[in-house]
Amino acid sequence: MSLRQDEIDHQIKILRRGTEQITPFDEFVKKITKSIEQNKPLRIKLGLDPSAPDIHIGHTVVLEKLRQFQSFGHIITIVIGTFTGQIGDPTGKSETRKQLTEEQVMQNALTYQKQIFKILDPDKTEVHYNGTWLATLTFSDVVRLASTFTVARMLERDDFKKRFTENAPISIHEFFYPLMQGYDSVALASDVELGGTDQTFNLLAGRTLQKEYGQEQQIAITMPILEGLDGKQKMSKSLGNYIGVSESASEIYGKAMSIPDELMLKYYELVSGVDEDEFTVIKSGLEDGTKHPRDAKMRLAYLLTTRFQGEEAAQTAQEEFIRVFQKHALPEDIPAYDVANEAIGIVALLVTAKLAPSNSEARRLIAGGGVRIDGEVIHDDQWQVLPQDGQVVQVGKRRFIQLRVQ
RNA sequence: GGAGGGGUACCAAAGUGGCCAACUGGGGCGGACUGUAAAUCCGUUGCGAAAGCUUCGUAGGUUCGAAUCCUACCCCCUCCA
Repeated sequence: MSLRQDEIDHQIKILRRGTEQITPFDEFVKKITKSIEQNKPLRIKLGLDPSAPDIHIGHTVVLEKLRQFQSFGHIITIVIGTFTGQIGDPTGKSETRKQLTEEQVMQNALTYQKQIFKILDPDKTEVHYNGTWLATLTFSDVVRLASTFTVARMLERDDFKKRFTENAPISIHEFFYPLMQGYDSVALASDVELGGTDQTFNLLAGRTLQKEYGQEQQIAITMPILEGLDGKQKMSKSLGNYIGVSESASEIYGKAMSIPDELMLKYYELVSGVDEDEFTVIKSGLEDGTKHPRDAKMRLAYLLTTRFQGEEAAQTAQEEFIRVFQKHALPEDIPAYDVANEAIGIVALLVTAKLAPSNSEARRLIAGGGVRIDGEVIHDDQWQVLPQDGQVVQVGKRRFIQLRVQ
C-alpha cells in the first residue's frame, strides 16, 4: 500500500470519527482521494447565525471537526448569516427576528470570530458574510432558486413535516431558508458542509442547488446534537442550558459539574478533546464501577475549563469548587459590598445587594432557610443586621457577598 | 372574501360570574440527603411589613362582585374560496 493511500485512510478515519452521518460517504472518499492526489485542499463550509453571538460548547462539536479538517490542510469557510439572520430561523414558532443593524451584525461577527478562533486557526480560515451575495439576487434569481424544490420535497424536512401534519403554521419565507443556505454553498463552491443533525435538510439543499448551478456537489456531514445541562434539550442559549466558551473558568467548571451523570460520556466524546485511549479507560471505569462518577465528572470539568480558559484557570476553578461545594468553605474571592455603618433590615440588605430581586423573594429565601450570615442561618426576616467589616452574607450555595463598612 | 377556533403568570396548560393571586406540569429558586451545582425527596415561585394593591390580549361596559357576561379594537391559528 502506498504512502498516499495511508494518508487517505488516515484522514478518512479521523474525519469520520464522531460524525452522525456523511452523505454520501463514497463521494466523500472520492473527494478526499482527489484532494490528496492533486494536492488541492477541500473547501469546508460552516454557516453561523449572527443573532446570538455567544458560542457555547454545543457549537464546538462541529468546530472541533472543522479543526481536524484544517489540520489536514483543508480550507475552512465560515459563513456568517448576515442576510439569513434577518429573515429569522424557521424553528417552531420563531418570533420574528429583530432586524439587526449593520453595526450589530459586524460586532457580532467579530465576537464570533474571537470565540471561533479559540479552536480554529485564524490564518487558515476564510470568513464570509452571506449578505454579500444574497442581497444582490434579483427576483428572477429567487424564482430560479425556488423552482428547484417542490413543496412536497420541502415538507420532507422534519420540522416542516411535523408542523404541517399538526396544522401548525409554516410561513412561505421559511422555505427560503434552506434555499438561501444552499445558495451559500454555490457562492462558495464548497466541497463539504458541516452541521448538526438538525441541519441535514439544509445541507442537502446545498447539493441540490449546486447541481442546478452545474457545480460539483458538496458532501453533507452531520454531527450529533449535544444536549444541554438539563440533559434533555439541545444546548442553546435561549434555553439557558449552555456552557459558553467565553464564560469564566469557575462558571465552566461548575456548569460542567451540573450535567447529569448519564451525559458525561457523550461530553467526553464530543467536546472534551480526550484521545480515544483515555476515553476508553474512563468509559470502562464507569461501567465496572472502579471509577467514581464524581471524579470522572471533575476530570471532564477540568478538561473543558482548560480548553477554553487555560490550565491555570482550570486548576484554580477546581480548587475553588472543592472548597466551596465539597467542603462548604467560603470561596476565595467574595465580591465586596459597601454598606453604611448602621443597622439595616436583612430583607433590605438582600435586595439592595441584589442577592434577591424583591422583598418578597428575600423573605421567601429566609423562610426557606437559604440565607446565612457568617454561616449562621437567618430565620427571622425582621432581623436587623449591624454590619461588621468582613461579614459574609450568603444566599443559597453559590451567592456570597462580603460586607465592607463605609 | 366567507366560516370557525384562540390570546391566562418564565413556558405549557386548567379555570368559563363569588370558594381565583388563579389547578397542574415544566423551568427557576431554596432546603434535605449525597457522590457534584448528578439523581431523589421536600418547600417555594406577582408586589407589599401588613392591611391591602396590581394581574388572565387592549379599551370600555353590565354587576354588590368578572379571567369568567356584553361591546369595540388589536393579534394569532384552522378550514372553505
